[in-house]
Amino acid sequence: MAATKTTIVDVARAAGVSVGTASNVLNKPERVSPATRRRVEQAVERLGFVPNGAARQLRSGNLSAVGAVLLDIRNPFYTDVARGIEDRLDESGHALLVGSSDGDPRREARYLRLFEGQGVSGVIAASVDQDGAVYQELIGRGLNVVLLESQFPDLPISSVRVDNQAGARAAANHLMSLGFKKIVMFNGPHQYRQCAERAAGARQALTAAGLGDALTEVQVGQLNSVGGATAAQAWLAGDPGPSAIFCVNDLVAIGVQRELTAAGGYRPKRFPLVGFDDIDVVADRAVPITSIRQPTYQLGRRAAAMLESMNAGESVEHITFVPELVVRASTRPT
Amino acid sequence: MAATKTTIVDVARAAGVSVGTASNVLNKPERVSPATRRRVEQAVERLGFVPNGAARQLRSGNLSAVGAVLLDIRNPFYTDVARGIEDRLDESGHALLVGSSDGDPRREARYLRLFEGQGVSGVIAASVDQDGAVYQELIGRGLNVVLLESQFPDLPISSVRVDNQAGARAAANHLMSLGFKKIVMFNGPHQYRQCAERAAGARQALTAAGLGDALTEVQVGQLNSVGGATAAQAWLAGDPGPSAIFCVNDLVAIGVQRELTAAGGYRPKRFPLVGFDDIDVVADRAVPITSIRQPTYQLGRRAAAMLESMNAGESVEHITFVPELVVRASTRPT
DNA sequence: ATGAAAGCGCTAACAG
DNA sequence: CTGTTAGCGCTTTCAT
Repeated sequence: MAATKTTIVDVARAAGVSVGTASNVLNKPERVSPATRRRVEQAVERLGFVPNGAARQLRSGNLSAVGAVLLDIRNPFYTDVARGIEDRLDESGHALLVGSSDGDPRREARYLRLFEGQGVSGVIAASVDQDGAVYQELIGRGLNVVLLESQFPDLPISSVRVDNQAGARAAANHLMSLGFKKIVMFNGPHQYRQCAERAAGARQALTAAGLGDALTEVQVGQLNSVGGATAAQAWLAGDPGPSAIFCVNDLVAIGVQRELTAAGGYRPKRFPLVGFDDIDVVADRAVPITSIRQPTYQLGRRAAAMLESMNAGESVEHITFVPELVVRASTRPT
Repeated sequence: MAATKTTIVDVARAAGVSVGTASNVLNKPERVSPATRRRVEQAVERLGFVPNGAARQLRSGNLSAVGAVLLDIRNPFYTDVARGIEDRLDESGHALLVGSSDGDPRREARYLRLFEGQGVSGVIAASVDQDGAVYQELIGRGLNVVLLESQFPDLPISSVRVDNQAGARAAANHLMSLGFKKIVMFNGPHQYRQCAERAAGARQALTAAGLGDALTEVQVGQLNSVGGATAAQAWLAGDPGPSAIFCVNDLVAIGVQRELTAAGGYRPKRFPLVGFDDIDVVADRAVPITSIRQPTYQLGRRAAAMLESMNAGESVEHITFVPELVVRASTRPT
């Protein structure tokens, strides 16, 4: 049924030139005389020729696409990062392959493998892998990798990240400035680098203030609003008094706030609340949530940019952005 | 520097078998004796061999990935759809390539071309193309396509969508039930099918109620909260009285509500507000927004599932989901 | 400026 | 069950 695929051979024949020439008008038009070029272009147009990327790639070595493994594409934070990557890639004609690992190292590895096999020209990954063995292999095979929000100290892999500890310290200090001497942190498992680092940052601030170990962690299952709400519900059952709350990310913070509201009206004075990421929606809630702002979109752009410069032979580098506290009503006692 | 890529030839040699056999243990293990299989598998492991997808694809004809062109991956609606697609694809070992057209038909076409060239096994697209010429070509060349939220009546292309007119009618009827005889609709350009259809639906309801043409459209630039807020600001400058407001999507509704709130306190009684899509966050705002719920995730899953069944030779079909009104405080006068 | 020819790494016949 | 071989469609020397 379907028309046999038009190949460059058909185009060449239709234009009365050799395939080499046809290929040249596609890739190095300046080497072809205007007249022939025109003829070939018309043939391309008329036949609806679309070059077969696989063949091109097989011959020339790499795909004009990069792969990204993110934690959860439904989290606005990652969507924004993805958009930053995509926009930067777009400028150089690369496409983006995405996969969500959902925090599962095996899913992460599967995507990496798929991407590699597909011949992507590079990979950007928010890794949840423990030892980075997979990445060691990848770079061993010559693939360019940029780590996002993650890092393997002993591996020569460039990374783009935010200083989680600094952000968490800012959050904790802010909470202490409100007069609280203890902090409850809704946090995910410490296998996630962000979770571990943000907890560590909060601890540092507490310790520096001479408050020893005044950080209590409440485990959340999923790092989203449902996870936050569920954890908050259980926590509230223990009838805690007024508490300063720090959430590992804004989605969790939203869930916690939602639950607190449901349980009888949320008041900043009783439960000052700080999130992390500063995603759009937190600014715009009934009680807007104080958060730690990351240059999300830039994170993506820079990661993509680094990947490109690696192809140009740059050396390994680590970019760390410094996040910023954005104070809102959730920590302004009324 | 980097180790020369390991190919199947290396593996075959290391295992002391022919490439054909090596290929077979990768693709049709049952045809190989357990002993040889083992030897080959060990070689694969030891050498860190990752099959070159391009070569495989070139030879076997298609890539185990599908491409999706969406309007804007930052819109939670599309993220959810994407997740539905991804999850379904995942079940059959396919990956997902995404691109955001941003409503630009040329960007849309560029992505399609890229995907096709890459040899994807199918395409899912939320098209903003006017005549569908690109798609005609695509299917002419034998590529499987499923349209999302769009349709070209004269082209034999399967689609998955929601009945926008029905949804808009429900919204308008609901607004009228509150006693309003005119509706202000914050809408995007009618080139977007959703925009045109949702406006048409609202008009139908108004007309059916004998209210003639009581729909006023306020143009929004971008179909997101910034677009909504900006348009609302200009609109408010005209000092409109109490108005029933219908927004083409929830993001716009959020922006409008935000602006109304900023301009002196938003009151449902004065400005009853209905959005569309029922994205997560609308339920959870200071004044939760009434919306039209779409089976978002399912939309994606079904689209992906249809693509697979097309490969199995199914015929063209159109799936239309019926959306559902979800009433919240933004239309409950206080 | 153009053509001819050699593969890129793999799978799919086809032999044996 | 295993080996041999012929390409998939393209880019790239190398001639001309």
